[in-house]
Amino acid sequence: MEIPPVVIDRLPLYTRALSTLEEEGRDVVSSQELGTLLGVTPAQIRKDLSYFGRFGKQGRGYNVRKLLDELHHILGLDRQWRMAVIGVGKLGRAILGYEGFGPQGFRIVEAFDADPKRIGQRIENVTIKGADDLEKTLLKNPVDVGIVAVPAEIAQNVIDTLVKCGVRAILSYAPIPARVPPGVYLKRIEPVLALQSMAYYLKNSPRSTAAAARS
Amino acid sequence: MEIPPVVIDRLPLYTRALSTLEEEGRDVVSSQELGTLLGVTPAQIRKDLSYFGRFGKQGRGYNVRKLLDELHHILGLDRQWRMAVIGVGKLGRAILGYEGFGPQGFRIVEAFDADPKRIGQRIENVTIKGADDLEKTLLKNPVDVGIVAVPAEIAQNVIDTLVKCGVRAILSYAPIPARVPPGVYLKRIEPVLALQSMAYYLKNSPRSTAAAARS
DNA sequence: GAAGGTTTGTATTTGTGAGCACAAACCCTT
DNA sequence: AAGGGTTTGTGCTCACAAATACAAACCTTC
Repeated sequence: MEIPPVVIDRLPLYTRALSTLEEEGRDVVSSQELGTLLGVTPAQIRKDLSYFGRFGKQGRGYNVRKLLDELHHILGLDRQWRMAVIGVGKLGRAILGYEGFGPQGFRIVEAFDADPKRIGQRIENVTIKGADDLEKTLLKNPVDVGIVAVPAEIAQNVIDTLVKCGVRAILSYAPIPARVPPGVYLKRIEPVLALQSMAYYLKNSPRSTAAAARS
Repeated sequence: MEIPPVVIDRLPLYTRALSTLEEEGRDVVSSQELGTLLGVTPAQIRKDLSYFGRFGKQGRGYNVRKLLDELHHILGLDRQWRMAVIGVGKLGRAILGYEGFGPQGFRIVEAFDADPKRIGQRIENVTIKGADDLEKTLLKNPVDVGIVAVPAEIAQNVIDTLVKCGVRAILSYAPIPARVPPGVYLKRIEPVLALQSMAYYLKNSPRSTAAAARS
């Protein structure tokens, strides 16, 4: 059975809400409540989950702990993922310093930059290596995810190199519509595009129109 | 006529590709070529554009300069947008230092933080003000966009305040499913969710399956 | 242990966006 | 001036995801 990508994209949302509920000590939650929490219809949640099995109990709801474990297993969040950052400018450094990755099992273990002045520097327990060492290093010590934080002009080049080194998941902060071969997964972080599409609504809604932008 | 949000989300992609083409000195481009450049079908592009008018010439294509101007006008990119950053930690500073906003007409004119040690500091030509001054400042000098870079726990609070101050577009970097009233537009930047959904594919594709993740 | 009140899982309907295909329009060459 | 070769704009079809609705299952209370 083939699972729609939109469904996969929603699962992490569910895990996050469930984590919060667990910290609050909640044992059970209904699709109704989870839906209100996330701004999603209860049916949507039930249908998404039903792709993977039957995790709830009628008349009761879902066991928070159990469903969280199931989702972690389904998404592959029950292990550590190794990541490399390419480009250690302002953005790259912010990524290296971000505390949100580690607790979710995503660890940055390598960092690369082309600027000789940066090579050898140690930031957040990672030593910056030269761009020349990228291939050699990744072929010897593979990573699961590449984080691209280089200027647009060289981003496609870097991505191609990563793919050549067997990296199958790429998170790109570069403002280009990069292409990757089938079997390689690419997600883009594009704040400028987000702003530009919101500008449309700012411009065209007369200060109080009932219409919600997708988030 | 109501235009689908997905269409609005694609328009900025088109403008970016057109900008590149213009810099290269290109006069005319076909939907075919634009599509190959962006990884979108030509029909998609033509249909999207047709929501707003008829900008092309049969047998020839689109005039790059003219289409770019039209899209800029449609999206509201032919003016300056004022933005405020809330939260000036590592992430907030990276946002303040990002050079990608300015050239697109998005200017950061205010920055706020709750930490007394940061208040008064001047970063990238913006003086950091205290969280207490947020409401007063924004009510006197409104901004168009609020950029939320505060910890998850207080993010909803900050967003509510922004809304109260009349901010109608919010770019949130906080990892929470924030809710906003109708007429307010919210986009979230969520690198962790992106990683988590890619983890699913990493785990479930046997190193070379022909399937592409949405980007 | 029966009854009432929930909530799940899913079959079915509904709505919407993407792809297809073609007529109309345009350019260029001869 | 005519014809061949492109490319646009759009009606139509198809596919798919979201919402609806309901039977089956479960808990709790009396």
